Amino acid sequence: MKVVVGLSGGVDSAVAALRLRREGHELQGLFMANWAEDDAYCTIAEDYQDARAVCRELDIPLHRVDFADAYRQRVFDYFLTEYRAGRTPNPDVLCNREIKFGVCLEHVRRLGGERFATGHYARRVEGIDRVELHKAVDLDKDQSYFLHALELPQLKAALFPLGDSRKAEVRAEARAAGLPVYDKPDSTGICFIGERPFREFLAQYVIEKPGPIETAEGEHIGTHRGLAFYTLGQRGGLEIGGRRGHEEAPWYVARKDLARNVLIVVQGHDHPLMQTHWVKTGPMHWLIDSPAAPFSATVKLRYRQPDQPCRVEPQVDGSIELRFDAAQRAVTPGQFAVLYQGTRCLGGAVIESL
RNA sequence: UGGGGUGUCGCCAAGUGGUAAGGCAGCGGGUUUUGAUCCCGCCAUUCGGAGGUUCGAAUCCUUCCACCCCAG
Repeated sequence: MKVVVGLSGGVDSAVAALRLRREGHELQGLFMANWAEDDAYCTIAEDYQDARAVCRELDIPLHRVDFADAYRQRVFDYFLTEYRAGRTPNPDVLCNREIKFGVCLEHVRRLGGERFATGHYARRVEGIDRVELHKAVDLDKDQSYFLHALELPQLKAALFPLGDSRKAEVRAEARAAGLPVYDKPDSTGICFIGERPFREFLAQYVIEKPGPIETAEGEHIGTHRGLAFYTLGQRGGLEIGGRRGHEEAPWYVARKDLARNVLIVVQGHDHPLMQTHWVKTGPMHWLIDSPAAPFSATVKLRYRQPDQPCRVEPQVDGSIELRFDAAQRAVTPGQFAVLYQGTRCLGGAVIESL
């Protein structure tokens, strides 16, 4: 089979390529440069060199493509719009749908590829009537959350060679095969933007708009830089020290009052004002036939959250409502609610309100 | 200016003669392909200043300074 593998310069995609090579596929590598900036945090240059080294080792060709414009238009603009609206987006969900399995997949087709493989930890399962998205075997690394927004044709074209493996095995395999990136640290941070100080990064694009920080009772307790720079449930960065008459517990962001430009904070990690038992979403993206009746499932309200049992109630407008037995802490509009039944991902939707 | 009170890390705050708790904030690191959360580590040779008593003081004495009350 003609397969194109997306190579990031990291271990995971390198091992994905290694496995496909061993399986005898007609393989080509593809390196995406999706962020056009060359500062101290930008590792594209060295990542590309690493990808090249891997391809040399595997003896496969490597193409390099630049999707910086598309990334900016289809992911980054959304990212900024959401933040400016006081929400907390997850750009990597869009990056997968719009870039990796969007414009990049189109490019793969132009290269003659039948399948596009990546180093994601997730499983693509051929079901009876359609392709299914499942969690990775290594639940600690599972990235199905980030892939839930794919359309079925996109998923159909995907290949996730690492879905059945554990991270430790992948590293060991890279080492055994002599891949030069075998001990390269895992990367984190926003896809393609990297591990830079987040608040400062955002401040380059979002205008600061200071305002008061208040307690739930309306006591003025500090000053914020702009509601966009905080997210619900956040502790760090509030710069609220000890206060006479208050307990010795840290403060957390509980609400954003957009109308008054006030950040409302509460004390204690599990303060009731941060708890909710239900969530309403935007339009639901189903990976199954859209159900009409309520049903039980589990959901992740943010990446890496343990599965939360819930009742799913489909709405006539295409959104869903979720009800929980256990209170959910700091549910955040802009993040995605992704549904599962067992290992299977049912789809997801953006969280609108609580 | 009289009378009273208080001054300990950026903030809150223990400690009243035996050689500076703790919390918050902050900083650094870990976890993490979002943002958070979480975990670990660091963070006052010094107690408003200056003298004095004492083997030894943040703790006692003297004095000065600052702030806060009540008088006015």
